[in-house]
Formats: sequence, C-alpha cells, structure tokens
Amino acid sequence: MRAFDVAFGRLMELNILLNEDAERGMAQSGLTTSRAGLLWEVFHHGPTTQRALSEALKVTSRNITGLVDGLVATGFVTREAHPTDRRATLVTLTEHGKAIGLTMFQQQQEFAATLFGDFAEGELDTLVAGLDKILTRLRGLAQAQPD
Amino acid sequence: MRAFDVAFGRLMELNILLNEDAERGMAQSGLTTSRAGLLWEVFHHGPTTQRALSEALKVTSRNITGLVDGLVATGFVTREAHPTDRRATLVTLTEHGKAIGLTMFQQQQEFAATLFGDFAEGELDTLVAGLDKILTRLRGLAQAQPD
DNA sequence: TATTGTTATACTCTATAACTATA
DNA sequence: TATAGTTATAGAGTATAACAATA
Repeated sequence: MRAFDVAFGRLMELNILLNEDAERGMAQSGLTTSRAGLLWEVFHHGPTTQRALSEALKVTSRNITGLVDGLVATGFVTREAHPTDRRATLVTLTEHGKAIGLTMFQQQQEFAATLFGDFAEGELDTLVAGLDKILTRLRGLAQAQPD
Repeated sequence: MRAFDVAFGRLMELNILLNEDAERGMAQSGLTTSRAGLLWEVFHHGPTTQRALSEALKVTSRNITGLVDGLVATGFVTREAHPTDRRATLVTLTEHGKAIGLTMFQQQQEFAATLFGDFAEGELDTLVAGLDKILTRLRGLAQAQPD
C-alpha cells in the first residue's frame, strides 16, 4: 500500500467521524443538519431574508421555505416583516433559537479544545501547514470542476 | 483567535471540500451518495445479501430495499437467487456496475495522488501522525456517546 | 419587468410497523 | 420461532416550474 493510500484512509475516517459527531450534537438539540446550518447562518448574521439564506446555503428558495417552516414549527425561528420590502421576510431567532446557537458555538470551542488539546504549539502549526497543502489542491479541484 | 480554532477551521473546510468532491464524482456516474456506498460495498465484497448490506451501511433493511430498487432500475445491480436460502437475494453488480466500481477505485487512487503528490515522504508521515492523534480523540468520543 | 416567496409536483433517503415466505 | 425481504405509511431534504404580491 502506498503512503498516499494510508494518508487518504485517515482523511476518509476523519471525514466520517466528524460528520457523525456533528449529527449527534444536532440530534441532541432537536435539529437536522440542514436546519442547523440555517440556524447557524442566522445566528451569525442576524435576521436574514430567505433569499439571502438561499444563496448562503446554496439551495433553492423553495427549499428554504421548507426549512424555515420546520424551524418555525419547532420554535427556533420566526418570520418577521421586512421593514422596507413587503415581499421579503426576515428569518429571526427566537430566544430558544438564540440559546441553541450559543450552545452550538460553545460546543464547537470545546470540541476544538478536545481534538487539539494535547498538541504542542509547534505540532499544531505543522499540522495546519499540512492541511493547507491539501486544501490548496482541493480548492483547485473545486474551481476546475464546478457543478 | 486560538490556534485551536485555526486548526478546527481547516478541518471543517477540509470536510466540506472532500464531501463536495465525492458528490461531484458520484453525480458523474449517475449515482447518489447512498447508492454509491452500496455499490462500493458490493464491489469489494462480491454478491451480498440485503441483510448484510443493512448491517454494513447501518441502515434499515427497508432502506436497502429502496436503494437496491433504484440501482436495479438504473442498471448497476441485479437481484440474484441465493443458492441455499430461498428467502435471501444476492445483490450482484452488472457489467456496468463493475465498470463504475472500478472507475471509482481508480479515481480514488488518482485523487489520493493529487492530494498528497507534493508531500515529501517525511512530511506525509508527520501529517498522518497528526491525523492519528485527532482520530484517537474522535474515536473516543464516538464510543463515549453512541447514538 | 424583475424579485420574493409560495403552491404544485416529484424524487431520494430515512424510519417504524405489519406482513409473507422461508428457515 | 426466527430470519429475509417487502408492503404500508410517514417525515425530511432536494429540485423544477408556475404563480401572486410587491418593487
């Protein structure tokens, strides 16, 4: 087996485990991955039009309608009137939605500390340098083959 | 910003870009992620019962029925009789399914070479060591908090 | 005319529960 | 009685297309 393949296997396992961890966290909050992504966006950007969410999450506006419907029904967000454009709605976090956003943020901080807690400073820099090398290639591929 | 958070950000971007790349590849083959996972399993293990696929992919047997239905309809697999158990079916690759499996394998090899092609031998070892440190933590979390 | 968001329709992935055929 | 897979039903995410209200 080539050294390439060993490293590639590690990346694949990393990918799987990171996704599983994220899903566990969201399930605990009563969120799905897609809804959590929308909530996260509103948490960071404040009240947001569905149009803007459609662009940020790269899904159709029809899809945003459905996600917001779900988040409204489960008490995470409300639709508020846009102050100047009566066509638009501003998706806004409820108190519960804000609390969950904050929890997600804090859990992310703790998670990062857990993952990297036993790295020495220099080790961490070396790791980041290696990841950047990979990311450069990946960004290139993404640009070369858009959807 | 803590060094932790920088490294964490790199992992998140890596995760996203790896997933996007995988989806691009599958879409080209006319597969979805789930169907590709099933095909991949059969490619590596040979004709497989739906029961075994249900365990391997960690989804319900009902879900396997649907995935196999889709793969049969699109010509990637067939359902064959089990030689000794008349209740069971053996999901088997068509010629096209085999060809796609082989292509996926080759593309994975090329992909690994692209990602790591400009790493020196020692660099690659260092990267793998760093990833292993993270993976150890992640595996621990996965075991501590099963679904 | 162009934009915002919805209704209409359809496909995929996923799950639970009840059921059939076979072991 | 237990197992392999299906039918029945349901919810979630995704997409395209047609449409209403507003800009």
